[in-house]
Order: sequence, then C-alpha cells, then structure tokens
Amino acid sequence: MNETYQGLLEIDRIIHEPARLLLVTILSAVEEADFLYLLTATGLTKGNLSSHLTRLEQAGYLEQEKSFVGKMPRTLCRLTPAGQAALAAYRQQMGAVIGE
Amino acid sequence: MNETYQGLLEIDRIIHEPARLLLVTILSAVEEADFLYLLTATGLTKGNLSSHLTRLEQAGYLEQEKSFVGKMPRTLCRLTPAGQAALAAYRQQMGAVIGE
DNA sequence: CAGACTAGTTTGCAACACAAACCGGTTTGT
DNA sequence: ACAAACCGGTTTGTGTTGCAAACTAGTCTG
Repeated sequence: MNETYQGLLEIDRIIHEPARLLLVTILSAVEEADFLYLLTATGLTKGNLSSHLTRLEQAGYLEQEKSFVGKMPRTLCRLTPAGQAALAAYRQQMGAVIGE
Repeated sequence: MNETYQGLLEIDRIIHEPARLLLVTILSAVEEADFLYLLTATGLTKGNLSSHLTRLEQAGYLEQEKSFVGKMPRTLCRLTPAGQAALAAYRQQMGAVIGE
C-alpha cells in the first residue's frame, strides 16, 4: 500500500527536473527541434538550456545533431528511443501517484 | 500550446521533491502520522526525514505536534489546509503535463 | 575594420538533498 | 547503582545541481 508510493524515491531525476521534463515533453510532441526553438518555447536562459541538453544527452535520452544552415551553426535535438521510454515510464509512475 | 507546459518551471519545488511528495501523499491519505510511522513508511533516514518535515513546516504545509507518550517523546504530523491545497494544485499541474 | 549580433559553452555561486554524527533522555543488563 | 544499548529525533558536513552571468567563436552590418 505504501510500497506503491515508495518507488517515488527512485524516480528518474533526469526527467523529474522541471526544466528537463518540459524539454522532453516538448520534444516528445514535436519529434525534433533546434536550440533556438527550445529557447523560446521554454523561456530558459541559453546557459541553462545548454546544460540541460548536455545532461539529457549524457543520460542517453537525447541526440544533438550539429550542422550549418548557410554559415550559421544549428543544433537539432531529438529524443532517443531510450529517452522516449524514460518519459513513458516517468509518466506512468507519476500518474500512479497523483492520479486520483 | 507550449505555454501550458511552461508553468512547469514555476512548479512548487517544496512538493516536487520526491521524498516530500511521498510524505505529503501519505499524509493526505492518513490524516495524521507520527515520526516513526513516517520513518518506516518512507524508508528515509531519520536525519533526512527530520529535515524534510521542517522544510514542509517552514512552508506552512505541515504542523508538528510534540508530546509525550509515557516518557517517550512523540511527534505527530498533519498537513495544514495550505498543504492540502498545495498538493491539490501540484496534482493538477502535473496531471496536465503527464496525463496524455 | 569596429561594433553588434548569433549560437551557443564555460564558470561561479547559492541552494539543497542526503547521511553520518551527535544529543538528551530511557530502558535493560549485571 | 552503573554502564551499555536503545529511542526519538536534530544538527552538521559534504557532494550535487540548477541557475544566470560571463565568456567564446564566428558572422553580419555600417
């Protein structure tokens, strides 16, 4: 009965952080997005966005594809299958806790 | 469309922390519980539990009532109306993000 | 060629979660 | 009666981390 909720203590902190949850939620909806889009969509500062993206990348939840559009750099972000799975698992766990 | 999710960045961090979310979830179910019950129910260490409780208390989400049972001290915890409201708000916000 | 802009990354700091050590008091063992 | 173990917590110390400001490297504008 309590054990159901105790799982909370091992919840995926990578996803749980609000800024990153926002990012993966957006990315799960749009499939792929570049740095600037994410910047305005989230309202995060650039530094903050950058570090959250690297954190998600290190966790294996995100791929960053760097390229040039004309002469300007461009970073395209996309969730990996692992990232999608992690989000799904997170949704399920949290749903069990907060849902009715 | 994104603005819906942006609210995540201002989510209540007091509640959002897994250990505390666990605590308030338990407390919202049982109305009141003492330190030792919460200790075993959550599996937290004593120090950890103690500091989360004081944090919830400082936020005005929790009352601690100290008394003696025989000669042993006893701390009884109960959510305040503010605490119940904060949990309800949190559930609603998170539900909007994770619930499909 | 100087200054502003673009697209980020690195650095520095304050806040925080966590566990280990501690503390006042009580019970148990001898 | 004294010490060792236990109870119910609180305080202290430490590593992590979220955040924004400062910086970097390159491009465009006047």
